[in-house]
Parts: sequence; C-alpha cells; structure tokens
Amino acid sequence: MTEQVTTGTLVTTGTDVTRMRELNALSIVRALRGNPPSTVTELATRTGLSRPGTDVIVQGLVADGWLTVVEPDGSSVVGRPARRYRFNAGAGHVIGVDVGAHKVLAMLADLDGTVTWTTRLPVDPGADPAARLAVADAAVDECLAATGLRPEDIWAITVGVTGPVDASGRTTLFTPLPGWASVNPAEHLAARFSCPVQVENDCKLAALAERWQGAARDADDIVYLLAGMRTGAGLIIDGTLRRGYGGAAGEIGALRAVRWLTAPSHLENCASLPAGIDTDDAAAWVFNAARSGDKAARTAVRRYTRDLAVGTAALVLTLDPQVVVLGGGFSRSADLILGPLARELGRTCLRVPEIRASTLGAESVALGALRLALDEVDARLFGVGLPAPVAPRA
Amino acid sequence: MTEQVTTGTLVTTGTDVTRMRELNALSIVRALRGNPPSTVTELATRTGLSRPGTDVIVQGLVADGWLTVVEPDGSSVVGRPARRYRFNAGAGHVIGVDVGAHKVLAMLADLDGTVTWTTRLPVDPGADPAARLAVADAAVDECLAATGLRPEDIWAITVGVTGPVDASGRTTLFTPLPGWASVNPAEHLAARFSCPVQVENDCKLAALAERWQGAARDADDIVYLLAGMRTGAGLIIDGTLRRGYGGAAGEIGALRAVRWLTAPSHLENCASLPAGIDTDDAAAWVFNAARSGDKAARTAVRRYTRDLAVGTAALVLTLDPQVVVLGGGFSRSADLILGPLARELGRTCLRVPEIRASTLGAESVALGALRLALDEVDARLFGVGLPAPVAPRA
DNA sequence: ACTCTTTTGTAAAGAGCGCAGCATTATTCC
DNA sequence: GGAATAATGCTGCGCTCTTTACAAAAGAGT
Repeated sequence: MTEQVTTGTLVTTGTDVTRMRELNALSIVRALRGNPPSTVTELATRTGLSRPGTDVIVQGLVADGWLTVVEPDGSSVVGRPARRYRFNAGAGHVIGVDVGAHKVLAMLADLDGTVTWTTRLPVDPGADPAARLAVADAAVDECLAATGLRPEDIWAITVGVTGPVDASGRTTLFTPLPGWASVNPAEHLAARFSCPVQVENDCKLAALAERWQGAARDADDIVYLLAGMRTGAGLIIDGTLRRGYGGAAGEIGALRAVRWLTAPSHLENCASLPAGIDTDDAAAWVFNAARSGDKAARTAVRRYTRDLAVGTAALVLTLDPQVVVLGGGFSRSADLILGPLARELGRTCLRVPEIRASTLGAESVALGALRLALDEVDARLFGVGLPAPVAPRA
Repeated sequence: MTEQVTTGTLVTTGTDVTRMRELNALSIVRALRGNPPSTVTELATRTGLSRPGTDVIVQGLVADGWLTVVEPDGSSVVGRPARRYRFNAGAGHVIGVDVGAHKVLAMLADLDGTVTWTTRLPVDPGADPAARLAVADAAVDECLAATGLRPEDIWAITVGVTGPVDASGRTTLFTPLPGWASVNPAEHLAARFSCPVQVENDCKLAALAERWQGAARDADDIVYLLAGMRTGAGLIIDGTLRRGYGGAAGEIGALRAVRWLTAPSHLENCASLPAGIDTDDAAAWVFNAARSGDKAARTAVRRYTRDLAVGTAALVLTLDPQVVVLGGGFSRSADLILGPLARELGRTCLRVPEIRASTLGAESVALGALRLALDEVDARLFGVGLPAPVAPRA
C-alpha cells in the first residue's frame, strides 16, 4: 500500500497537557495587556479559569519576569486588599525607524508600545545608501545609549522606507531615494541584532499607525492616503495590513490614468507663486493663499484634489473601506482637501466612506514601524507559544 | 476602588482540560479531511498525538458519527492490517444556489464538497422577485427530494445573486435583475431552514470557486474577473474572500473612468454583425468572426479588452495579486483576450500577475456558493468547538 | 476593644487527559 | 508451521485544572 502522506496543508498539532498550561499562561498575559494592574480574581473572571489555578500561573509568570507585583496601597475597599499584577512591559523593547529623504527618525518603545526614546537625525537628501544607512545606525545607537539597553534587549526592529518592498525586505526599483534601488537594510541591521528585522513601505506603516493611535482607531478596513510631494497609499483590510503577493499593494499611482505622480505639480506650478520660494515650501504657500482667497491658488488646490480623488476612488471602489485617512505633509491643509475629496468620491463611489484627517503628523511612519515590530513580537509569543522567556534584568 | 473591567476586546477564554480534548478531536478531524482513509498510526503521526490517545479519541468520534470505520481489505502488507477511518462526509450537507437572470442553479454537496445533486431550472429574465424566489425554492426542494434529505440535514445554505450584497444579506440597489433591489433571500429561506443562510455576490462566489476547484488552486491572492455581458470582480486576499466594509469590494466598474459598464457594447455594436442575431449571441459571433480574421470584429475585441484592462489594472495595482482569473461567459474566448490583456497590464502595472482563464464554466457561482457554505460549517465547527454533534442517520 | 463581614491567599482532595511501555493479536514471508 | 512485522488494547504514571475548604487581613459597626 502506498504511503500517501499529504503534507500540503500544515495540520494543527495536537495539544499536549503541558501545552495547555502555556496557552493558559498566554491567556492571562493577554487578559492583562492593555488593562490596568489587575487582581488575581479579576484575571480569573476574565479568563474563565479558576482562582487558584490563575494564582499558580500568575506566580510562575512573576517568577519568569513577565509580570510584576503591585503591593496594595491604602485604597478604601471592604475586605482584604488584593495584590495587583502588572504586565512587565519593560521585559522587552522594540525599535521603529523611519528612513526618509531629509531625516531619519528612530523610536524605542517597550512591550506596551510606550515610547521611551526618540532620536531624529538630519540626512542630506542626496546622500548615497551607505551614508543613509550609517545615519540610521547612528540613530539606533543613540536610542540604545540613551536608555542604557543592549542589542539583546531589543526583540524586534522595523524599518520604514519609501517605495515598494518585496517579501524578503529588499527595496525594489521605483524609489525616490538616490541609489536606493535594491538595498537591503534588514541584512545590514541583522549584523548587529539577532532579533527579527522587517523592512516595510512607509505608507503602509503610516496606515498601521493611524489604526493604532491615530484617526482610524475604530476601523478595520482603512485606506490611508499619503498626500505630500509624493503620493501613496497603505491598505488595512479586516484589521490586517495587506502587502499583496509582491508587496506592491496600494501602488495605484503607477497607473497613468491615475495622476498621482503629477498631482503635486499643480501646486508647484501655481501661477501666483512668488519667484524665490523653495520647492519644499511651495505647497504650503499655495494652501495658505487658497485659504485667503487667491484665485489661482484655489484652482491649483482644486486640480490637485481632483487628481488625488481619481486614484482614491479606484481604491475605495476596489476595497469598500470604512474610513479613508488623509495623511502626509498636505494633511495639515486637510480643511481645504477633505470637502472636495468627499464630493468627488460621492460622484463616483457606491458607498462613500468616512474621510478623516491624520492626527499623527510626522511621526506616523516611525510609530507604524513600532506597531509592526510589536505585532511581530506578539505573533512569536502568542503563535508558537511562550518560549523560554528572556529573564529580564537578571 | 472603581471596577474597571474593559470588555472592549474579547479575551481568549482559558483552556479547560476537557476543552483540550475537543481541540484534539478537531485536530484529528482536520488531519483526516481531504485525506484518504487513514489508520490510527497515521493520524497519530500527523497530529503529533500519541497512538493510544489518538485511538481513544477516534473511538469517540466513531461513536458520535463523525467517522466511519473501513475494515481492512486484503492489501498486501506485512504485519497486522490496520483498520482505516474515513471522515463521514455524509454527516451533513450544504446547498449552494445561483440565482441568475435566465436560470436558477442549485447544488447539494456533502461535507467533503462532493456534489451529490444538481438542479437547473429556467427563469424568465423578466420575472419579478417573488416568482424568482419561488423558482429558487423549487430548485432547493428538488435537491432535497432527489437525495431523500430533510431540511434538518442541511447545515448551511449560500445564495449567489448579482449586484452588491450588504452584511445582513440584503441585496442593494444597482442590480440588473428586475425589482431585485432590497430583496432578502436569506430571510425567505430562513423560514424553512434553521441553518445559517448567507447571500453573496456572484462574482465573489465565482472567485471562491476558482480558488477551490478552478484555475487558481495554488494562489492566495486572486483577482477574479467576471467578463460577460456584465462585468464584475471578486477579490481573494490572503486566502480569504474580502467583502469590504459595506460589501461592495470589487465594484470598481462604478467608476466612470473605468468603462466596464459600457465595455461589452463594443461587441454588441460591432459593424460586421449580421442583422437578425440575438443580443445574447452577438458576443459569441463577434469572437468567432475575430478568430477568422474579420477586421471590424478584431477591432471590437481589441476595444473591449482595452476597456476591460483599465479596471483590471486598477485592481491589480491596488492589490498586487498573484493571479488574475478571467471568468464569465467571455472566458470561452480567452484565447483572444488573455494576450492583449496581459500586454495592457504590462504597460501599466509594476508587477504583472499571471493571467489565467477560468476552467469552471457556468457552474462556478453555484460551486462558490457551496464553498462558502462549507466554510461557514467549518468556522462553526472549528471555531467554537465541536458542539453536541448531530447524530447522523440515527 | 471586640466581633462581624468581606475578600484574598493557600492547601488538599478529586477528576480528566495524554503518554510510555508491555502484552496480545492478526497477517505475511520463509 | 515458525519467525518477523505491525496494529490493537490495557495498566500505571504524571500533569493540569477544578472544587472545596480553611486561614489571614482589613474595614465597619457596636
């Protein structure tokens, strides 16, 4: 008889009785994360486990450094005051880096996502990849030095870059950064850090940030628009960031009929623009002028918004999201864009989603990088199961 | 102290030791589904459980009717021949219904997805909703009558309709069927069936079918194109059908710049079309003429394909799928469409996905409905946990 | 100051489950 | 017919959770 073992789909592994305990430990950790310090009784009701059982597991988690004890303060309750337990967010840390054209922004956060340190270093827009990576290294080093952490204390790193990123973390062509085609920052950082290092497109990270701490906290289906001198999009569907098979999801700007590549030129080439103004400040000037009633400026903004709306409509009709978040540099002038954008979408879309302005500003990409790094940590912890925990501060 | 119970995110419930057993039972069922009848030893190695433990669980599953025993036949192996166990696919059944303009197609399948009965009934294209639902009822009744099953034996039903469907299963406006706006077939069927009844857009179901048994079996990121007198799309991302927040994902044809609504008119209005030909046969005639070299017909096909490509490019750039599947009535002429479509996409897209022709033909929507119904059954079984199983054929 | 109430902390008994190991059984090969 | 092979079935062991019970700690009332 032939040995017909189909290993095509991975079959869920059977649950051992010791694995069950791990699951319950994870269940308790999950019940604690994001909540204020809790008593054993609270955790027991939340997880559905019995109180003694919960207690045993909690003791183990404390011994392993995952939880810390909060001795009861003099609160006025009837009955014996309870010890409270807090998730030890300082057990591990993650780093998010935003490698932009003019600057590198690195942020360090604990497992709760609380940002502990932020470093911002300028970069020459014309710097070659090696120099740019060196600045990124310096920013990361400063994060470590300022907080007294060692590379082993970092559990995940995410780097945000412009342009599409393939599954292996390599940047592909079509990037505005000089010489940045086929650079692999992940490999570069892997030399010093043994933790997982991810590289991701900046728009996608900004979308994550908006869902985490920004304007789309309540939504599971989000189209994030990066509106600035560069135009891009990041997509979150069913609560998860979608990259596409080749990592190029959202790059609708490449379609000629979608005028995203040239949309900002309406602002740069505005007729009423003063002569000596810098390219980087031109857009801001035009928005201000439009706000004060300048005819040519208003036309420029209208044309820009109309071009922006074409691609947005394609995204909205493809995905039917709950929310469209307008981010990027131009989101500071959202008051001028939101209305016309909504009108344009109303003309073309079956169901017009809410349109909101970003609330995060320039830190959104780095924040999203933190979020992705935290997701990576969570996936490893909750997916495979609590591995021998890195005893924190031994 | 204030009672701060955050019930915002549902916390995973703790695992009881009896729940563990359910999980292991599910694990064994999963290891058996889609595989040929297996011995206990095979199941033990596949699930990672011990052989005695596996045996106990298997006995229980047999007693509950989930598994059936296959006594050893005279196969030539050394050693004691093993009993084999087979998933009892007949323990439950699902029904998929395709409510089209000209016909209603109902299919009945067991839990393995093996189609047991198919009924096809004609409908007058102008029939009102009540008459159309009556035909659907008749088709479902015939499935039951022919197989001798009762309504209680059906574990899930999915109905495919044209046009967008919202989360509650109501059809919305923008449907080509007469009077079909805001009809709720789910409610209608719920009167006779107590099982879950889903209503879904036909394009989306066809996409599911292609991934299940059609041209995209190997892909997790799929754009399905319905190319016929009506044009539509269905999206599968990360292996899951995506509906969008309002259920209108993929309805990019509503964008005016995307000429999907009018694309087929290039074929209908072809100059070389003979006078007396029926509207429904016009397209087929034009494709045949183009194949034999008719100039006007070739132009019509080229224009049609170009219009089809605009929307397809938007979908591809938004999602970056692995595969585009060309389905619908025109997929019979895929030899004429695939090449030009690929060329158009090559001009506009960063990464051109594979383009394949559908292999399922007219049954794709009903098949996809079956798949969705089976998914619903799986979700209830594997998600919540094996409920008191419906003792099959008591 | 004492007792009562309420809630927490902790220990012991009981049950269910999976695993390892050994004896038993059924079949083929020599 | 005997040896080799592989599946089946049974028993004891360890692990985990739950239930039950009791001791400890703090405030409220008399």
